[in-house]
Amino acid sequence: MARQARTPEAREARVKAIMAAALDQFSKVGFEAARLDDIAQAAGVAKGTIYLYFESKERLLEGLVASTISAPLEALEHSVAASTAPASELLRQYGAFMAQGAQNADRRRVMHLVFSEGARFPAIAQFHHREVISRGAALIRAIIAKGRASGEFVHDEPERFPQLVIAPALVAAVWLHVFDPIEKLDAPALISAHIDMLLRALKGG
Amino acid sequence: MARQARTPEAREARVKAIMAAALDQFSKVGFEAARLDDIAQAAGVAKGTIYLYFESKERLLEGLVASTISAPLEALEHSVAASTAPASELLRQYGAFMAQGAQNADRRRVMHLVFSEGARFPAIAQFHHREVISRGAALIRAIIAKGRASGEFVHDEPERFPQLVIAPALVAAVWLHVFDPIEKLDAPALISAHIDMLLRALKGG
DNA sequence: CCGATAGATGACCGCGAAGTCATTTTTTTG
DNA sequence: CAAAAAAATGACTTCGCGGTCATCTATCGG
Repeated sequence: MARQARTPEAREARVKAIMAAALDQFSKVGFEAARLDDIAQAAGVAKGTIYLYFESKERLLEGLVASTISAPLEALEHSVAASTAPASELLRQYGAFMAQGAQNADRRRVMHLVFSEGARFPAIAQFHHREVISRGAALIRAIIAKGRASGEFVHDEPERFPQLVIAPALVAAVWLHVFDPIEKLDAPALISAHIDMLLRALKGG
Repeated sequence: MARQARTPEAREARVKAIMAAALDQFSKVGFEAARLDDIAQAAGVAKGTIYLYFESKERLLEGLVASTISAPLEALEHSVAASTAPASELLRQYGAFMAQGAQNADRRRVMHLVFSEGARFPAIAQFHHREVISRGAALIRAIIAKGRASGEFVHDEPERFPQLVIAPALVAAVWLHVFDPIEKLDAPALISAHIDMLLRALKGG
């Protein structure tokens, strides 16, 4: 078998290949049922090689979730902090962000993994909560607060429950994994309709 | 060990005990990681006994999900069909139904099981879709259509996407399983706030 | 060009769990 | 009450997978 040069880039590429193959398998059959042999084969390495980079199957799962750094979320945070646009526009941007997430199979798969296995692996639940959920919630609260300060919004439910804003994105992630063969779902249209209702509800008397 | 009399009731009680223990384990550690020995012990039977009632671990999962007949949903269907109350009142009833579901650990656990394992076990995804999701969706569509016919509601997003109504209930089920140790969630308050927003959004100009 | 070192490999080991079945216990029946 | 039938048991078998490590290969320093 042809071997790679041992540059740092090759090392990184190998780690990425392993994590990509692992996400594939974990997502397809679940963490427990996934076999390291299959992951190794899909990544184009021997099983032993995985253990040069990850000390156990569980750490592979954790590393995989932790490597999903939410660059798009960070971009949105900066955009919102810098923007002078009305809050309703910022909320639409947030909707677009969620719609993009719903279209991205890898992001959906990581979300679904966290929801499926998070109770058993506190490390991934905590990481996801800290890096994704709490940041998303803070962003939502900031947008709603801004809209209320400017008089654009007259209600505040999502400030108390930011989950009300992201709920349809979670539904989309679950639905596309579990029920899509039975009934298709147009996730961006779902999220768009949700944002429309949200804006009316926040403005409405 | 004391043995049970072999009446039909005892047989049924035994099946129920097995399924209850199985739900407990499946929900706690996941289907793959759950051990039949533990389920048997928790149910107070020997492992072999499980195979007198279920032909495999997988069939036990399927039987368990299928046995969760949604009596409350049926009651709500009848209530809505018979009621002359305004649509907004029916939607509040639907919210109360979801809040009850969110408070019931067994219903939450079955939902979470379906969302976690449904992709791997089409039988449970199909059953849940047919018996719970499609019926819930039909109910939502009927309520919205009634409200629009009477002029109470002037918007129709949930008729196209009934998921917009149930999304927070799904969020609550997932949250209570995965993130509750990290951040508590008052599920009934979440759902109540959601229904408030929903009604404003449906009525609002 | 040749050790030496770090990286990669995959055959192998041990364990643990799904599923089986000979045996034991309980119930039924004549 | 005895014998036959049915139900329940749990020790045992089988097998698949996580994890290990002796061996092999590629790179590099001198």
